[in-house]
Amino acid sequence: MKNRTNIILCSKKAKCSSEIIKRLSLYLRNLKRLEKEGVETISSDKITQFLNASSVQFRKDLSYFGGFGKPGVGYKVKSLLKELENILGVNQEWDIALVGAGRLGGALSRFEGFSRFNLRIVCVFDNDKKVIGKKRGQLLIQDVKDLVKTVERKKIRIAIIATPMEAAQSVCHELTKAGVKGILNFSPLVLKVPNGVCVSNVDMACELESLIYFAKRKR
Amino acid sequence: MKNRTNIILCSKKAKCSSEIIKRLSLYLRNLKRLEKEGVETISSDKITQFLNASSVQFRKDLSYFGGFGKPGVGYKVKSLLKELENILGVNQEWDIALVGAGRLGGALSRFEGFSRFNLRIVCVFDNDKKVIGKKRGQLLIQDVKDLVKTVERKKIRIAIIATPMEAAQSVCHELTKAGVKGILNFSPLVLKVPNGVCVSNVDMACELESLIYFAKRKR
DNA sequence: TAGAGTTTGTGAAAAATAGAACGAATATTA
DNA sequence: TAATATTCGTTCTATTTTTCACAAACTCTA
Repeated sequence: MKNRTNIILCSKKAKCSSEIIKRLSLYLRNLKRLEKEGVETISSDKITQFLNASSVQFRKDLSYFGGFGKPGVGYKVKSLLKELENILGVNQEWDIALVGAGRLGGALSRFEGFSRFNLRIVCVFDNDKKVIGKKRGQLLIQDVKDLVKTVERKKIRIAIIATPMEAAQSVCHELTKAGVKGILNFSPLVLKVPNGVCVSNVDMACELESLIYFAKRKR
Repeated sequence: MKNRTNIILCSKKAKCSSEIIKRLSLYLRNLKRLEKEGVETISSDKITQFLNASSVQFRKDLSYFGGFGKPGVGYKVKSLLKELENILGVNQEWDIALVGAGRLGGALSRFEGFSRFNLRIVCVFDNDKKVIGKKRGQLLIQDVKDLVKTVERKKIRIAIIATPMEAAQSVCHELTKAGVKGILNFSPLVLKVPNGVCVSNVDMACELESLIYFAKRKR
């Protein structure tokens, strides 16, 4: 379930997991908030106060990429923010392709939250003749047959798969063929991808059903 | 990041984590598919072939709740399916509360996927005077001030937080005060909850940003 | 019924992840 | 300047999770 395969080289140590990267993203968001509030310096203790991560974890996560803090002082909010943006690569805009304009896809394409993180859904695909050609927000829903062509032309590297389980693998294949390097997979299927492609799985059904389980047995 | 706090008693062993429960949900979905296809018996090897879990993990996960398989044979699809439905509690209807009627909240309340899991959004809350009193689908958007009262009265155990980050923790506090035991959290904040409450985080921005990181350095 | 071939369930080992402890670096105060 | 208080970065330790390995249970065939 957990993605133990996404192990890559960092600057100092041998490898770092995708869990660390996700936490970096979380830290980044909090730094942005702090910057807005005018905070200039922050300690690992303070910044993790509202996160579930410990201050040790924070320092350790950062240490994979270098020492950004000063003992006795903490971290400069602005410069750490820039460092994290660089590490994550979020200081540039990224275009995303969305495949699947069904219920979930619809919810996602209407969710403008992405733009806050420099992410922009620039095209939507489906295989259902009934929805192809219709508008989904600002975007025209395109035939999934044009996927490779469009994704190649727009040089899209990141895609979201929000199709039914059955279609997921073939869509995934098309996407990677077109040069996509990162896939956010909402289907419960485990996608087979060529080397160099990274898949992140979000399975809402699993999340919901696990909640039910816990809700059931507590009084 | 990972939820190590949600440890609960199982039938046989001392404790089992929420990761296990999520995998059970995954297994359940695949069993349903197999049942549809007319498959009567399945081995742990075969069922995990297309999942992100090993056959050992499958057997061990199940073993927390009992031995459902037969050596030399495998598992009866139909009966294991029933067992899992029972364990997870998905064979009954569950009412859920949605907090946050903004963009994401709006998309979620329109997302009919929930009903597939016997989940029904029965009330929507917001703190914005401009939307309170308006309709969101079939439901009237209520003032978040009435949250505790309503959730208590309706005996709601599961809630979705789709508020901005700033409001998430206080909403979470109110929800748990009112008796909610499971929270699906769409805000990037990691929520602090009392013992016995389970939080599932869906942070798409986080997932996407980690993808960017990996996509960035592959050519 | 005997023997070969599967497949389960689980204790033990390995790997991954998180947490504690502490020296070293910096700031502050008297 | 010296003493004290912070806070980082890292090593060492503990915990959790996953994988390995194998006995026991079962089927099937002759």
